[in-house]
Amino acid sequence: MSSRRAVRTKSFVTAPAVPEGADPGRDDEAEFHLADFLPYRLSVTTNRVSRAFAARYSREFGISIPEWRVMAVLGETAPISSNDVCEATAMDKAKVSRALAALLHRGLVKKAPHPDDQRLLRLSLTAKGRRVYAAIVPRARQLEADLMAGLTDPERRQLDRLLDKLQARVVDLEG
Amino acid sequence: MSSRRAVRTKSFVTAPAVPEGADPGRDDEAEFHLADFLPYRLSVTTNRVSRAFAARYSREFGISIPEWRVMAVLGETAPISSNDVCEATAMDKAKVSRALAALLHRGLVKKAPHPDDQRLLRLSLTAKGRRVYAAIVPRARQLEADLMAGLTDPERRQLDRLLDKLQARVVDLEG
DNA sequence: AAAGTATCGTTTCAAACGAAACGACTGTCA
DNA sequence: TGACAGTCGTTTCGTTTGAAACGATACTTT
Repeated sequence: MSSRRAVRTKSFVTAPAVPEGADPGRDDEAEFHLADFLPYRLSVTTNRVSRAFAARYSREFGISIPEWRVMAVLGETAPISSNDVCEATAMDKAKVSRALAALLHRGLVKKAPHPDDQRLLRLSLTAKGRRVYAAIVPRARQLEADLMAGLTDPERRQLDRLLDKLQARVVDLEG
Repeated sequence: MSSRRAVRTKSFVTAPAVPEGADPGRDDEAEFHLADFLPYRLSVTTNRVSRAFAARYSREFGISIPEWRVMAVLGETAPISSNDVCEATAMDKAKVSRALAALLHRGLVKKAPHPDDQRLLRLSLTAKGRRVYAAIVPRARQLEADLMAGLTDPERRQLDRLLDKLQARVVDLEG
């Protein structure tokens, strides 16, 4: 349950076993190990997942993750406003605006003014966008399945639950 | 187990219940819900955690997360090279170099040339750096505890295990 | 109806990022 | 020894990021 770092690639061993400032006599405080620190582990794992997925989306569909997220929500529900997209994708409005600009440019998404409120957009996928969406969804599911391949079904449900709980806590922490 | 999004703040309801292109007759493919997509959920939760922690570190210690990571490993083990810091923090060398520049500037870290290999640095915390480190570590532990407050002990161990498994899978996926 | 306030989506700006180029140094091999 | 390839850490370059400013539209209050 202590040091998680087992592998040591090559690299000169410049370090003694004990930190400089440590006092070997008194061991009152347990040492801190970044490798066991949950926020760190969460961040490293997640960033690797994101990079791996981004690389696939980019290579196979020429699309970024923000763009994919926008298409995903427009595939679920349309037409909706940019603000709705923000909520559904957990991205800020600048990011959404930029993703939309790219998708509009590529003809995957169309926008129209909202008849009752000229501030709002009515965003939806084009026919072409729906075709691309139909191609990406199964691929995304496949990648997710690959990622989860090492987990049993109960483990997946558990992971889901744990993320929910963390999510709930962090909302508090933010405030 | 379906739609995770329960709250709907205000926002005009511009959307019909069913996507534009859907064919209500044939329901052969299950709909895709971004909110249930694990990579998405992982990313959103983790980014929130990171932002919350970054805000605390910044406010309370005037330090960024990359800087905190560097200090954390130098507090564990010193002196080590910049490359070793890269490995231990999972950051690329440019990021480490910039974090080090800031820490050196603030006098929290010192660097010396390695006697046997002039390419390497011997990095370690200064006395001041050790004092700051000693102050941050308990705070970081506290924040971690706050984050995990909703989880039981077995749940924490489980989360740890699940992250390990994901980590192992994604290393494959990257290659 | 005029003035003041709030919301929507875009754009601007400075900071942070990763990839790649780079100079400095080391090890290898002829 | 001298060329060559490899490694280390910094810097440069173009991109991406979020915060804030912005113009446009809608709502509220008098």
